[in-house]
Amino acid sequence: MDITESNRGSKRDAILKAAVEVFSEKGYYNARMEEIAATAGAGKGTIYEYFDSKLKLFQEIMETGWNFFSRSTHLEDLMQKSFQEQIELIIAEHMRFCLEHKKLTRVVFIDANVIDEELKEWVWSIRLEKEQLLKGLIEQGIENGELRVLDSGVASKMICAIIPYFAMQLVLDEDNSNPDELAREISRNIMTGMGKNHL
Amino acid sequence: MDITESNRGSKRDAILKAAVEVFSEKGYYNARMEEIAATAGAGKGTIYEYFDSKLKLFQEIMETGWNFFSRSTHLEDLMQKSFQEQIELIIAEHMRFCLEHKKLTRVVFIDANVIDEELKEWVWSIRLEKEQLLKGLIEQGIENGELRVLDSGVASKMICAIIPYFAMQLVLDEDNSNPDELAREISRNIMTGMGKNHL
Amino acid sequence: MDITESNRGSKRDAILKAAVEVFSEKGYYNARMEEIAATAGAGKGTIYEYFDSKLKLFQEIMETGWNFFSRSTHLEDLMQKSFQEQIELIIAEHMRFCLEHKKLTRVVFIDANVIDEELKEWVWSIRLEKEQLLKGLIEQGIENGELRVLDSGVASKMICAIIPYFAMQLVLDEDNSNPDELAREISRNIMTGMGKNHL
Amino acid sequence: MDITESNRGSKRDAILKAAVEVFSEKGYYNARMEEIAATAGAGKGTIYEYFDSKLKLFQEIMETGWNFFSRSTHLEDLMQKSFQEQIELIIAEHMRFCLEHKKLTRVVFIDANVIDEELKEWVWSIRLEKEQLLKGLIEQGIENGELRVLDSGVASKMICAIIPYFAMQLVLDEDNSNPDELAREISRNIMTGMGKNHL
DNA sequence: TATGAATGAGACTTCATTCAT
DNA sequence: TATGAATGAAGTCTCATTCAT
Repeated sequence: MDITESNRGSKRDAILKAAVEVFSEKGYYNARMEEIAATAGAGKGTIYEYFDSKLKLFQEIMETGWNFFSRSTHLEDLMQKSFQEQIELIIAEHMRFCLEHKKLTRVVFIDANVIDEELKEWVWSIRLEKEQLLKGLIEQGIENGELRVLDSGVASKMICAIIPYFAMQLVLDEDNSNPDELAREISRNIMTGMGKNHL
Repeated sequence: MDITESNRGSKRDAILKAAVEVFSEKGYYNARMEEIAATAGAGKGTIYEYFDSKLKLFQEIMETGWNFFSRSTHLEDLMQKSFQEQIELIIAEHMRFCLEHKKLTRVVFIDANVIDEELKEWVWSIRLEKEQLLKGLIEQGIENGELRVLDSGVASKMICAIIPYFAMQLVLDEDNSNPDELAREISRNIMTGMGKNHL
Repeated sequence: MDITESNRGSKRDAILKAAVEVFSEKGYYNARMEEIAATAGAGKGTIYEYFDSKLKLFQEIMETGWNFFSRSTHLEDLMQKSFQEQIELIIAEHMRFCLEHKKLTRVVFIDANVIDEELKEWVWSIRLEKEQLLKGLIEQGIENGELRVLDSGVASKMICAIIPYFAMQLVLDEDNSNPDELAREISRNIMTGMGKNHL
Repeated sequence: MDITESNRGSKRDAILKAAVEVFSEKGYYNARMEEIAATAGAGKGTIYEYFDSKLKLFQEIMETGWNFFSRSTHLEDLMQKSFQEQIELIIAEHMRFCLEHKKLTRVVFIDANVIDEELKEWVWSIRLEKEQLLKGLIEQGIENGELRVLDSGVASKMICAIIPYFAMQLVLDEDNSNPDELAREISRNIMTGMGKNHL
């Protein structure tokens, strides 16, 4: 009746927000559509005006989430920098972004593998994409002479493994390091290695 | 009296095996007790002779699995070796073990976070234990002068992130590298770093 | 908008009515939720919109029933009367009420003891309440000089035993006496005793 | 193997005893065959060597119980006595008997109505028998001139209502009166009535 | 005779989804 | 567009009973 909440799509957004809230709290299977509706201040039926099913709602969140994460790394900023700077930037921005969107992060990273086949494959494809991006940067670094000659596939996977691991710990409050310092320490380890005296 | 395969506990084992099968295929929530029973060649009720509930059955698998994984790293073998050898051994053994128990690996690593609070905390405690073990090895390496002075907490987490990531890829047939070569490449990257010419 | 029978709570009432029907026919343990639902013209799940569980549904019927029975005895009407009139009125009203609600009576009196501990204690407390009420009336009668001096506890229990026994027989069609005549005969026996010539 | 427990039917008796124990504690529907077996110190399967089913086992207990109760009233002792003495004796013996067999009493009186149709009818027939017996005694008393002229059907039912009510209270420890005094008080009320000054 | 591992019918309950309003 | 009462498929779990030993 009011004109206040008649923003286009406001209800849809409220539902998405509520879904992130509930999914992150309960996980996909323990999340109840009714609770999402209640959290969104909507009726149970209303969700189905905007989303075909629970799974579709979840998928939309996942996709939105991954796009967010992707966009959080501003590729254009990377071009001019050294590999170490690139990697540090990617890590730091990822950490910061996850901290700003803790709940979304939990949903995206915890439930990603557990749902259905379709979703699982899609998640893997995204993961592969990330690996490819990093692989490209690494190969560029090797060409530049900044990196030594190594297996870029293995190297990119190592980095792809490390980033979400620390992100999860930050998000789950298991680790309250400063993201920037963390990113510096990690990228230093990646570049320099842990060993002493190699020449 | 016979020497048939009706040894004591054979049914229980069959159920556990079937459960690993089904859980790894479908995930915890999509696994149906009836399918587990059928896979085990048992009746629905038989499962409940040995396990109180679906969750308890799952927990037993998880614990068995983690214990397997833990025992797969033979600490006594590590003592006499250099850090690089230690880390390479840990990684290689972990990879080999996961490959030998692909389905169990999937269950343990994929569904670990999705179940109930109790289980989640237990999984985190195991994870922490692993980090502590590695942290200890790293600090020992620093004292030895084999490793440079670095934040052992961050370093151990990096390694703890890398190991299961590659294990999952091997297990999911996304990567069919040779585990030993993989372990060597990874441990070299960890020790030497990716960068060139640091002295 | 219509004046159909879809009044608020109509479904709930239908379920309660169906539950009385089925419980009285089959008893608590042999009553199946599905049959109650079908009898109510509702889906299986609908019952759970209104009642948490089978037991809760049963408890609600029991409580409603006992309250009915309690209210069936109009205490205000008793005050001005002699004890014999009081007792006759109580019995007669109880009988009439049970005959009007045969199925509810069966549920309340037959299944009362068989369910869970909580319910059992509650039923006993109601029973005790009845005994107390009658004990009060009896003691009043003794003070009035209408009754002889006797153990009011024993006397009240005797009456509390008699009432439901006859009620059950009426309700189960084992006895088709007229309730009012029955009440008169019973109360006469109670007052006068069965013996001859005591003075 | 031993000769000790090879008494004929000892196992059967143990099962019956255990069944009374468990039925009286849990009620028919909450009693588990497994618990009965365990209580009897027998295997689950052994029960079925002696009883066709849970229901049959229960029925046997009921019948045994009722026969006990019936035999507990020694009719031959009644013949020579006055009605008041007869009724007092019946009540007192019933009370004493119930107190001696508390568990059996609980089974017989609490669960009697709640099982299946067959059993229910049988129980009602027993009840009717009791009523007939008392009716006979009453009519004899009327003929003797010991009792006033009254509806012997109603009178016998009143007594049949009173006896088990007090028995239950004694057995459930709700009332710890002395059975003999209780019987005297009850029979006096029955004979003399509660009212004063009738001549 | 005695056993208890195995069974599976059947019960309760959940919850995503529909649809009349 | 928004709702929430109603639904019923589907899941977990129980427990009397069977049967090979």
